[in-house]
Amino acid sequence: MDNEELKYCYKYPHPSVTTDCVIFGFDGTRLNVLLVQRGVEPFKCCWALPGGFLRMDEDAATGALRELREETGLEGAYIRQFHTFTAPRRDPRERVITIAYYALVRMQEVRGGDDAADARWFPLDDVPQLAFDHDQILRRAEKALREQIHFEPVGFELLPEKFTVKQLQNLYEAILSVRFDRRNFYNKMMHFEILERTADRVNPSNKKEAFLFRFNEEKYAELKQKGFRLEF
Amino acid sequence: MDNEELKYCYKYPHPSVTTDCVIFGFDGTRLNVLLVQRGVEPFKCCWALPGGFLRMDEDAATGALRELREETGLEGAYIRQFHTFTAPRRDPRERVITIAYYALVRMQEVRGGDDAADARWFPLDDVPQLAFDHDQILRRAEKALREQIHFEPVGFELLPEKFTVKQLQNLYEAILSVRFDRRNFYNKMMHFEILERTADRVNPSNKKEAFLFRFNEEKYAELKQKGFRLEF
DNA sequence: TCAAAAGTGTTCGCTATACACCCATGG
DNA sequence: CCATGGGTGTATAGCGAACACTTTTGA
Repeated sequence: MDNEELKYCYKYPHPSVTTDCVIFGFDGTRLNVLLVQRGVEPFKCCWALPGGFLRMDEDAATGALRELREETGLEGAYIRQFHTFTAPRRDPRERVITIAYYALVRMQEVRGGDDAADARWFPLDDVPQLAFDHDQILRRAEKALREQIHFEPVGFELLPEKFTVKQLQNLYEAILSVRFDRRNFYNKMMHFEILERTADRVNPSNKKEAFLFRFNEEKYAELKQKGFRLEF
Repeated sequence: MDNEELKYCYKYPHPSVTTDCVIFGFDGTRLNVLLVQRGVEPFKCCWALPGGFLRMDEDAATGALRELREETGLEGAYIRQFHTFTAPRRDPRERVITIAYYALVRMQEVRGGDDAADARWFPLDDVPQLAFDHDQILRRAEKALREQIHFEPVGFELLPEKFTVKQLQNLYEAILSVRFDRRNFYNKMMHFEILERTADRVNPSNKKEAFLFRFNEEKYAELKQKGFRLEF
């Protein structure tokens, strides 16, 4: 390395700081995660979470959103910081601290997610070997999402604007790894009154047409005010 | 500053990384937090959360435990990472990233917590002005603790080994800012069977003697296995 | 006309809540 | 003997899990 280039000097050693992003998407049945293939050593050609170094003038959330935009073309997606990874030797080159976020995006709106050579969606139960400690980061992101969904209706970030109750149920089942009775789930959602029925219908399989619903944020905010919690 | 001392050089600027610790204690009625008075500028004499720079050979949890030990003398207390603070100008001197933990300790066991000149317990609703963005860190720690207590029986870390049901109720009420019916809380706890009654009794006020209980971890682990969750 | 999926309603058991009651203790 | 707080029991309402029934559509 060229010594001329090492112009940032400190009295004590400083770690590098990166933001990595676990980007979740939902295909109607399963949860997916967007991975990129590394082009350089170490772990060259290995799949990894998108991420990069934090710039000195941006906070971590801004950095995560920047990474997300670069990878998916999406602006202002829902992101949430869930853990910071600090094991001293997690990167073989140097000490790296990684502030990890997860992002909830609509797969349909992601550009280049499946045609770009270096980025691909993987179902959560079929993820390849990952670089560094990214498998741990991914598992922890799943756990954090599972816990968050007990307090906030984040699932809607993963669905298109209009969706069927069946799709919503599939999503909750995928995140929580449980099964609900179709009719009880339907009734419960109707009872909450946080879904707004649109005039549109859709025919997902070739059977009876299903109504499309929209998430009613105002109604939810109102209920939340009164101490309501979305439980599962 | 002496240039000779600046021997750690990098191609790109690196932030400093610290771990700060929100140390919670419970006095039987209210939640308290342990603060230290700063001896140096900036914010000299201001109260602040204990913390310090992360060493290059330790991970963040180890660093937080080290800070905790230095401040309270406690070994192996319960700690949990809850957020990393990254605003570019949160420290006026240089860019500092702070990985924040909260710790749950028994106030009785803390050495130097109230006689040391530079460290003191403050009730959560009577905290003085804090240095840097430590008020935000504190508020966020409270929120994280509130949410965690829905999933794990962390409250017991704050109580002495033996405690009355009344004390346990006070703790839950303090953390969640709610009121429970005394008798329902008692029945519910007895029904869970995660409290083990000891032979000892105590006379907190000068009225009837109350049984002392102990948290039964085995029983809890067993119930948790079966999908049980401690709800409030 | 049959299978599959959507939408609606009903029953039953559990649990959270509200609250009554007795006991022990100190003043 | 009375006020205060601890320990136990009970009734009721509401919610969740299980499940029956009807409707719509494509093959």
